[in-house]
Amino acid sequence: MTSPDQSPAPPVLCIMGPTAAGKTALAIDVAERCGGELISVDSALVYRGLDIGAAKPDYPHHLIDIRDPSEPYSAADFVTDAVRSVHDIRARGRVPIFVGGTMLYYRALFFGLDAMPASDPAVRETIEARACAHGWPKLHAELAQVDPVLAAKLHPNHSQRISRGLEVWEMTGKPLSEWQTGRPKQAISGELLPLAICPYDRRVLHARIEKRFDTMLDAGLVDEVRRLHDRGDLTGDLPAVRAVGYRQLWAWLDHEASFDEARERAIAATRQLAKRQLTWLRGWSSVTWLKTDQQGRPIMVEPAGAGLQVKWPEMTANSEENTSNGDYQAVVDSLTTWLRNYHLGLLS
RNA sequence: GCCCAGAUAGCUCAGUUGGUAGAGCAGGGGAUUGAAAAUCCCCGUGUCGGCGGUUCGAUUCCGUCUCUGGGCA
Repeated sequence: MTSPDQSPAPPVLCIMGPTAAGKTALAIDVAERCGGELISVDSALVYRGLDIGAAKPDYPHHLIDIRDPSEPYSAADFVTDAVRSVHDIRARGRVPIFVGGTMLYYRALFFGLDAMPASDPAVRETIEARACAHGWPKLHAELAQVDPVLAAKLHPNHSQRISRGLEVWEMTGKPLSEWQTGRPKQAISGELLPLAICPYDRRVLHARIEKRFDTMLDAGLVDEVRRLHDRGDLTGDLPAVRAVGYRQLWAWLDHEASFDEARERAIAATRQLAKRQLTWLRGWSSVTWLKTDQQGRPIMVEPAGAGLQVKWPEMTANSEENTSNGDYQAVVDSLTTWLRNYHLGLLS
């Protein structure tokens, strides 16, 4: 919460929300009005070549296109990059704004990560091979021998986290649970202001998701996936290829599903992603929610009076039919004012 | 018009030798410390197409009707 130097660092707006909720448009509008620079919080946008399917924005963002799809990226990499980006943006006298939907990255930002060794592909491979031979419950039992605290928290089928637990033990001889202090430091100086944008009705989100995927197909998503597929060096177990939409179309290119099946599965996977994002968000009590209507216009803020000084329109049939986007502008204006007030308050 | 096969959960289907039914997917909820758009856990009552009949009891057997495939005309 305090910066390394003497003057307190200004707060940073974090625009969160499930996929297809309208985060990017809002972020761009706010950035344009307050001299902001956007920092992407998105595990898929880091990859070059994942454009249409990842809804890569045209507007400049930091931490986009910084990895080849063959290269892994991690939450820890993100924290390092984010800290540097915030520092650079502030040095330019500009306002950093986080925007994106990778909630683990936000978690790492808000609550910090404990010092711990990075993953090792070779170690991971040997663990994977053992799991193939004996099954994950066997490895879970092994983990219980060396790290009972972690094992107790994991289901015997939880492949990925059992793997990580064994990996840390094998690399360091110290249980992962002992690396966790329970009190890591927030990496960013200055208060982080979490704002989540989301349609008030889940069905509206689902409709947006389906429509957006078809728009992606029209925009040439198949060619984009085929380009990655045809490289020949990318495999289905890479994070980039497991991304929603890419994974399902990849299966179609491998003749493991029909095109219609791939499309249905991609849309369903996107809905499921949105659901998981919302589960993260619900768990964070300090989040200010910006609920939107079918047209993506703001209709309410929760909790009321959360710092956004906006005259919210009444939730009536009448206001829903109002086609002007004045309400939206009011939100952008007040978010800008919100940020500015925080800055002035802290600077004075 | 005739013959055959179907009709069961939002979808695809299994099943009940007659005692009112369960999988996968979808959907919902949750977990989440270097793969996170990942990975994992929990959640299954629905006039068993309609109407009659047989039966103590029918989603199951019989009849009939409707609808959907397919075949023959």
